[in-house]
Amino acid sequence: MRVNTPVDFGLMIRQARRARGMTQQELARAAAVGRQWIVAIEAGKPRAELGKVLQTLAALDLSLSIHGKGIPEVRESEDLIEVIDLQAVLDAHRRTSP
Amino acid sequence: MRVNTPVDFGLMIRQARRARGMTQQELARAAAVGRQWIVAIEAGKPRAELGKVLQTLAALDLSLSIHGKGIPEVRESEDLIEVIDLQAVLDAHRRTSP
DNA sequence: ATGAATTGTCGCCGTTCGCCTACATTGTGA
DNA sequence: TCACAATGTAGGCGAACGGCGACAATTCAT
Repeated sequence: MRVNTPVDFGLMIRQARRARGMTQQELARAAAVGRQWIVAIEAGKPRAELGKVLQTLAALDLSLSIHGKGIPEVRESEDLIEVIDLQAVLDAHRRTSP
Repeated sequence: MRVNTPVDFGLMIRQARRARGMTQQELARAAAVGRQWIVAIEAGKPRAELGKVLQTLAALDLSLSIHGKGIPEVRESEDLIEVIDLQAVLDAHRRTSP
């Protein structure tokens, strides 16, 4: 769903929190913010700091996407899982600390 | 593209601004913020205020979407245009101020 | 209806914001 | 190379932030 205003963020956060059966207190702990801050953001506080908003979305397992001219659909490295050659790593380890 | 951190916001804003051939000063004016604020947000300032971030995205014609359990794909009222009965409005106007 | 849990509000306090002016640095075109 | 625009940085200022504790108000189950 599109979010254009701080109020939208508040509505989405509250909705997701309730969908997970969480209390404001629990969400606050999970997001490492004060409980009153949750109250404020759910009410649509426009001057809330960006970092805490993102922490809160992460605590709710929500993800944000940005769209528009000049923005690629996916990041080059997005959702990529590093491939590790375990055998080589183990070999190297045995060589350096036998 | 997914945005998880303030740094991501900075990168996206800078990229979109350049794609539009705008200067920081121009973007600052369009978003109604100070030029140094643009410098800061493009550098990934984590405590930037949410409202100004959204203003800036709007000034760049960028849109944000939120996804996750408990969040509907689209808002019920999203992108709906109010239908107005012009004839009725004009009739009422003529009746009250002939 | 009543008691507990949840949510909302208030004030205090140290910290940080964002704007401004001015200056340093980097980049760009002639 | 040189001048000028664009970008980054520093300090000062008033204002707002966010955490905390304490207290209302509301919601909810029994």
